[in-house]
Amino acid sequence: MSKKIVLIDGHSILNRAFYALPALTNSEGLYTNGVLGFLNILFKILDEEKPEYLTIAFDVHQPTFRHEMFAEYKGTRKGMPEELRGQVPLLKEVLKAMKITILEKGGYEADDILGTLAVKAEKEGYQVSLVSGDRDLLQLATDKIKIRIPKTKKGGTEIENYNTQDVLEAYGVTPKEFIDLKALMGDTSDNIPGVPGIGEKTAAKIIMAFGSIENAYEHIDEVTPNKARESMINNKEQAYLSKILATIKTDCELDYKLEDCTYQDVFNEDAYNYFKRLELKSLLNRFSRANVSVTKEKEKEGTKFEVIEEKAKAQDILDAAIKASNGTTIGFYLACEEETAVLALSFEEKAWLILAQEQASEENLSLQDIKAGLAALISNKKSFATLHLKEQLPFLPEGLSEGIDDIVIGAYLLNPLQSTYEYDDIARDFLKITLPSQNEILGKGSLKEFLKNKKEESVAYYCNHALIAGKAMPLIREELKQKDMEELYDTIEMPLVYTLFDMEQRGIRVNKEGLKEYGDKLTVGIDRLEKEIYEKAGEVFNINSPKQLGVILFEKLHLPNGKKTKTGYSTSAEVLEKLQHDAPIVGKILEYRQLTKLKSTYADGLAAYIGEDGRIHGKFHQTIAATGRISSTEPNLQNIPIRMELGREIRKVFIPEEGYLFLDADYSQIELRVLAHMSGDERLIEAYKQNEDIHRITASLVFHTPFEEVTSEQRRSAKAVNFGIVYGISSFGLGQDLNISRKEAEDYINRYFDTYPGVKTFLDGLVSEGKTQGYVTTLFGRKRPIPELASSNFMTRSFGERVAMNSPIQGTAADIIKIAMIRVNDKLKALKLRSRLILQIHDELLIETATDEIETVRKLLQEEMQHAAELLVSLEVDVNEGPNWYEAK
DNA sequence: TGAGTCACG
DNA sequence: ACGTACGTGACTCAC
Repeated sequence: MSKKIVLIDGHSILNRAFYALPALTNSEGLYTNGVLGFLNILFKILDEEKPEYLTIAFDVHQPTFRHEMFAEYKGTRKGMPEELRGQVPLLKEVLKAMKITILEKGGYEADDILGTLAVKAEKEGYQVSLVSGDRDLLQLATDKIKIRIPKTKKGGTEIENYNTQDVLEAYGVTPKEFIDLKALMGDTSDNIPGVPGIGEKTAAKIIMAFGSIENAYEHIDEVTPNKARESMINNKEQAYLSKILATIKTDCELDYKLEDCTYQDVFNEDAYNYFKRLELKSLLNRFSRANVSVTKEKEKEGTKFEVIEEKAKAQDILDAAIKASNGTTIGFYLACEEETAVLALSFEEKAWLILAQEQASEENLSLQDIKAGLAALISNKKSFATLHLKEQLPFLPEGLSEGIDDIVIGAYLLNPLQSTYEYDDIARDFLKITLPSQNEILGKGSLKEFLKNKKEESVAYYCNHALIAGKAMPLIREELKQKDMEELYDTIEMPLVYTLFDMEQRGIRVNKEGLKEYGDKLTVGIDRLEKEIYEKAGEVFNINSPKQLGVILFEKLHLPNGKKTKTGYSTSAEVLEKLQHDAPIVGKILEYRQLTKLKSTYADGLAAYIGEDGRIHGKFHQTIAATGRISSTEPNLQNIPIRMELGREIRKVFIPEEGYLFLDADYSQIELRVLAHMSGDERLIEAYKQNEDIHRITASLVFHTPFEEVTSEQRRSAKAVNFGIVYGISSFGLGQDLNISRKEAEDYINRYFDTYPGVKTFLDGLVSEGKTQGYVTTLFGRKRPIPELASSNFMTRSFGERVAMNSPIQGTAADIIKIAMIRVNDKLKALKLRSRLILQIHDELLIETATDEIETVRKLLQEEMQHAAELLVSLEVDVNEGPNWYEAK
């Protein structure tokens, strides 16, 4: 077996990767998509080939040899976008960290270096793999030199491989002839002029016939077609020049030895830290835990972690914490799993892990001891910081609502775009420390298991939580202050933690039998539809598979195919609705879809979450949505059907406890009212003051029609425009929604802006603000960064512009209802009412109300929601009551 | 695991 | 010319 060497064209692969992947930045704002794509391709090749030797060649940004010789052809190489430019040095650094040899030499292009090395390696008996995104290299293919061209296809990277025979088969010419082919046809991206009038087809014909440019000129009379022959005659010099330009050099003077291109220890600690910093999470699992131990990190930080199991010692630590100087932030993290409890405490650069034993004794601690200790500590009014406070509240002493900070909430406000805010994320972002993530520490094992064996890793894991919380909080608070978000944090987000906790604890009661019946009813319909569909289709297939369905509809039944989507036919409701009149099966399918959705997601889905108390305790998340909204999972209680009657019926199974009723309060068009306020547009504000149907008023103004004469069609259009404005209007999107042409949609938008000029000024202002500052802001100071606005890609940038218009509006509405939630919840509790807030659905609150408290609570809700913010237009709230959610809405 | 689809505001 | 509405989460299929 001969030795293998892999040679990679660095720029070309980076370039490919960059354009193949969507924009991706780490939390520092560094673009990383090119680097990630490059590494994916690199690893794929290393996995496949396991070569002994590896090197990556880069162009040096200087006039290159071939291009310098013919300066007149130098020039129009397309400027690299800024997002890519920065990734070149980044990639080189990463490769250096991985101890991979990089080759670059002033005066030579990467092509030439690669060509030289490939030929040299072949002579010395290596098997060569030459990896590039560029087909130019095909001229180097031989039986020993394989050209590999990665293609990013859906579902991963595929690599096309070319040896001599493959080139011949694909292009009909040998690799050597490929040079002549390219010289004849030219290549603008490489500044090869070629022969005018000769394209790919003609060039191929000529080279297949004559083998080379030289030979073609020797038999120039035989060259066909006539046009090509004449052009060749007239451009002879240019043709030969092109050939020189197209030829990759294989004789560069390089002082590199192939033997130097070995690589080893790619997955070392330096590389790990780089990957971690760039947040290339998907690649981290290639590092074995053995190489990157927790202990190393600990030593580096010089932090001592200590395990405490004795009462006396624990008391010492707690006492020391109380005595710590006033400016000290004490970090803590309390975790309980079944009978085991741990409290990690940290201050003054140290951290302790206090362990509660299952069998507490005179000397050992119980969970109660830990709780009591913590309560004493906290009542001493120092500043405390933790992570994921809401998840710890069940175990913390009751009634705390001041003095505890949650760095996760703070970090979210400072950058709401992250997907996670775990201790390692925050350590990286605020303390510049690289820590192993939970996943890396635990691997397959469970935390509990680790804890039982008092593994060093689990000690570090918990202690790091407390340590990071304590150390990061002062920095986070300082940054919040600087960015004018301290009030938002202290008066909205932190109090909301407790409100959401209350809601999760309470849950919502569900009629289990009712839900079962509802599901059974659906099943009957589904079975019936299934039969009908199979019958009309003439065969049994999986209706749930868009792929199989597409084949049936568009191939078997020959329905006019909506040609959309990448992977096949689109079978979305949007497409199917347009086909309803062509075949009865389509309507059945739509109905089937509706029923199966209700069955699987709601009837069956919700049933799985009903607890022993007959209630569903869903989770509310505060750090997910980039706009500041709350999100709901396990189950999602914010997307219970309402638009269609059949789906809406499911709300009948959401019921209050005996002796209670539901009160449901929702804001009327809160986003449009926020828009009226923020834009200050006088006519929009005036429109709201009339307290009439806003869509009708808008239609009346936009279409210059008296209010009473507005048609339902006009109103519908005006409503769609109103929505569109809030989403960040685009004529295409509006056209899609109203099923009208882009031109007509544009006309509507212009009329709208003529009607409400202040809105136009406001939205334009948001976009330019987003561009200059890099973020946009809500009325309450919440910020959303919009990196997309700096993109050179039209589509990405346009998206950024819509986000810039939408986020302050959606976000301000979110701020307002958060304020209302906190006040409603607090007030209900302060008045010692039994009624309780149980759900929030973006602009709606659901309260489980004691029947004798109905009127009190109704007023309270009205009052608190309406006055959560004082805007230039009033906030209107509709309140309804009922014995279940269906009736209350 | 990602794409497609669809439920909500 | 580009090819889309903003924000979420759950389920299913197919790789």
